[in-house]
Amino acid sequence: MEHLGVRKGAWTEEEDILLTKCIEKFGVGKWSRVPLMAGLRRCHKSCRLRWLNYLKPDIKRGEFKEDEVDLIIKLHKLLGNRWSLIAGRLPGRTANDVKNYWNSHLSKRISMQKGEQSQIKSMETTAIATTKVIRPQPRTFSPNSKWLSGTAGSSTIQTELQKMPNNAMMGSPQEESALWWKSLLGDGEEEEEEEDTWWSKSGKFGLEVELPQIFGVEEMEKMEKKEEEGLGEWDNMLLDFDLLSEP
DNA sequence: AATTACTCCAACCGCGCTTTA
DNA sequence: ATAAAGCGCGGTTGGAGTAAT
Repeated sequence: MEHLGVRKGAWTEEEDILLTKCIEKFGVGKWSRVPLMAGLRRCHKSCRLRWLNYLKPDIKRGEFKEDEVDLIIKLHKLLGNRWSLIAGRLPGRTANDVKNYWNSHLSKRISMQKGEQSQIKSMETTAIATTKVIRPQPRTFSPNSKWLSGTAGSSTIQTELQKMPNNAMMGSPQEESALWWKSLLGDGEEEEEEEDTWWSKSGKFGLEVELPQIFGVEEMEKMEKKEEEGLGEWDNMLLDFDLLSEP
């Protein structure tokens, strides 16, 4: 394809139509075949990006609302530059949108606020721990994943959890993944299971928690709606954890 | 009115992880 | 077991639009 001259730069309306029709006909996936099937002189990466960031039907356009901005700030505080995860909590917003919005609108605002805070902090005598950014790991584990080295068989979090006995995290070869789960769920040292933690018969993991009142009703409703739409288990856990971690 | 500086966002690029052959 | 292909992510850039001079 390269010798035919792969187009770069802004997409034309005609290209958008071709790509949209192709996706409508064949569905999403197999991006490497999309340029050929759509009749586009674009690389598959460019096609994927155009679809995910612009053409996908459920993408929300226009200004970020106040509650969306609040959520971005809170999640960024917890997750750092994990734009796709943050965007996953904002229905209709893409990771690119969130990233751009952060870089152009929020990063300055936040750094200014941090400046003010550090002025206040310098006047205080008590040391306050810096925010610990949670580094999430992949929601699925392939058999060869570094989190499951030496583990055979099914690869989803859920099935990995099913393998784990009620209370104890077993030693090798699952030790590494177990350690990770522990580090996520607690400080990794406390052996006692949290009262609110439960293991269902199906092996599903859950945290029954009283959600702190840091979100408004509107946000909570949105999250519940999103939940119904079928969020990944990781996303749900992450949010629970976010909320728990919030002071 | 012309030029320069700045902002913002769509798109590109490289990297790392996963999947497939 | 390994190499190649596929995929997704985050950082960065180019350029169009706007504000300032």
